[in-house]
Amino acid sequence: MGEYHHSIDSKGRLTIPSKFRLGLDDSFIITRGLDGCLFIYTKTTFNNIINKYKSLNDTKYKRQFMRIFLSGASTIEIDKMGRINIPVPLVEYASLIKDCIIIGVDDRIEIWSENNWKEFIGSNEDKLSEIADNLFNNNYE
Amino acid sequence: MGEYHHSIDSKGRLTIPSKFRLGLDDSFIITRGLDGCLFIYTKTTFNNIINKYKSLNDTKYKRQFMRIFLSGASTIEIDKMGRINIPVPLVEYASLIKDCIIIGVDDRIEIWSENNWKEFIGSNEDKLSEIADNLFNNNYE
DNA sequence: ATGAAAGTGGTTAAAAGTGGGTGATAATAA
DNA sequence: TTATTATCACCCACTTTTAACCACTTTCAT
Repeated sequence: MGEYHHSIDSKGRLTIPSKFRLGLDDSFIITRGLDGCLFIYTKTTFNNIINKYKSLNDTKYKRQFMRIFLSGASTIEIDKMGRINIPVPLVEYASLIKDCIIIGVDDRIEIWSENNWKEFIGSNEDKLSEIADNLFNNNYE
Repeated sequence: MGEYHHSIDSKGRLTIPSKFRLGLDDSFIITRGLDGCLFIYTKTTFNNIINKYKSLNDTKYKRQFMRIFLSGASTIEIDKMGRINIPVPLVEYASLIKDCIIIGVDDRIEIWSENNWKEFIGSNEDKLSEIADNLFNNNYE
């Protein structure tokens, strides 16, 4: 939990907030996330997700999903300075230029470009109570 | 796992990302894949797939699959620079000209032309969460 | 205010990727 | 057979990317 503002440098290096480093091993998984952000999972959590999908029947949907999900996933390690090197395709996917937002959500960490984050917050803030209502009514869109 | 952008040269040579080389023997199988890409499997994995399909009853489906899969299959080796030589018919099948995308998906590597990949991503990325929902609802097309 | 921890920026050496040349081998044509 | 061409493996040179250091600044807690 928590929201941190860090900056990614020209080489794609981004510092993971020290608070988050405690809960991570030295090696973990980064993937394309939803809504224009990136997800970071521990290997264990990631494997649980993958295994869930793998157990489904072979279909076109499964193949497409696995392709997108896995092509966007990489194992990364943290350096001595507490930074990770984000693969170029993911930097581009999430439009990371300089200012990034790093947040803890449930069992993952999310990385946002400042612009995408502002946009997301801006367009959803007003609807927060509405979203909460929908959630608790199991009234998913 | 992961997405890499490499280029195939005028001699049909394509560098396999070094991360993928670790998981491959010096000799493996390349074949026509689905959705306009090429698949690379280890020999072991390839044989497992073939055996699985051989054991099925003869259907139109099986015949088509076996035909596509086997007719395009070649054993290839990696050179000292980490490159493979892709057979001409497969280069043509996958429309490989210059810029290629190489992705790791489960137990295989996929090779895409940049155009085919962009098209695939462009038409499916937005649907990622929808696809995921469908998977879990067993609501296949 | 001060020391320690956290975060940022740059340098450098090694690794990975690209493009081209050469010479052996095989295939084709005269 | 001999000459011509094509193919492929191998080698070398160059560029780009990655990874490992190091130094500096900022933040935070006491």
